[in-house]
Amino acid sequence: MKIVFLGTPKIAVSSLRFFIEKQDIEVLAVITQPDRPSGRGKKLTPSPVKVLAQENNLNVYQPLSIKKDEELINKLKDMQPDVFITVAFGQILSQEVLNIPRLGVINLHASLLPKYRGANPIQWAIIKGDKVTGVTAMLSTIGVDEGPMLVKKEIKIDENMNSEQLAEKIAEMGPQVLYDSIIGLDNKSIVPKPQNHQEATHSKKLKKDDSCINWSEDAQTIHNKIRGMYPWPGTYTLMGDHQIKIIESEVKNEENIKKADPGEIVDIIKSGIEIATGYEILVVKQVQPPGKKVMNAASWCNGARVKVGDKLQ
RNA sequence: CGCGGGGUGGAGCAGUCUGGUAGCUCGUUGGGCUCAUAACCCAAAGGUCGUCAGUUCAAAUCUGGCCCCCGCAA
Repeated sequence: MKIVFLGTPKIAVSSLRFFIEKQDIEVLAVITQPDRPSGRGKKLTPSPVKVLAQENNLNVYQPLSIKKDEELINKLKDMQPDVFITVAFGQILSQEVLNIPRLGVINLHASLLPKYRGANPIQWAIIKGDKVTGVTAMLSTIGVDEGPMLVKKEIKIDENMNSEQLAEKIAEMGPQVLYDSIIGLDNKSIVPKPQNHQEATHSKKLKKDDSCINWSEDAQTIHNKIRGMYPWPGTYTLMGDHQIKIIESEVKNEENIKKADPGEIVDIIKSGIEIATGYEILVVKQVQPPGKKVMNAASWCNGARVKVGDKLQ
């Protein structure tokens, strides 16, 4: 089976590694986003997928837009691939590209389609407070995430799980789901099943603008936001002029008896600081002030002279 | 050369401008109080101030080099 792998971020790496190691799969080429300036000092940084591909001496292509890169499209046609695999590639394919491989393009999407089509499906599942999400392997069509489904697999979301942890689990189960769909599609044991478009939901790309905590929401909603947006774009609250990143939290199922205002610190204990919200108490366990490392919330209070009764905005 | 913060007992910080006794909030250990405690009271231990060199009678503090950590932005 000859494949071309299209992917960019870390979550795609485990799938590429799986295919490289799998004997009956041959990776003809890897396509990923161009290197981008990133990090301190705006150094040009290759994508995680590119790094792995180069370590294994694979052909790497980094088109600005794969739709418009005639030369690359012709090369791909010449390779006569059986199938394309896309995992968080980050570019939209054209019909011409979709037509290149014999079996079509299989995309791995980190949600139970048709739920959370679009960007950041893992994060949104947590932010919305879902107890279960999953991955779906589907045949790509022109409409984004609208194609017929091949294999779907569920995964439980634990109470305090954050997006990083969930993404890791999803990255682990991705390869097998993809492999099963390739084989199943090839030997026709799997019949592509159209999505129910009536039930489709669409998730927006998360932005930094969304990362400020609104303490008048209820504790559970805030907690879901904190763990869903970790590690990116993260959430923060204001203490005076300082943006304090919130790393980890926990809901305390206890009503706000003292009738403290939302954002007010009602208690400081070893495991964290208890903060009043619109409903119930949120325990913030780990924070990160600007320029500092992640630290226990209680430690932060010690050093920054934060006291019970202080208010976060 | 994108902008910026930081490295001080186990943790988080102050002290650095204006050199001269190692400070604060916790934690730890011992003792006390208590029916009891993660609460309270008393006491103790624990630091070559990131590193190398320079200036000085004297450097956490001033000067120069190096190492390491992090926030913003992308």
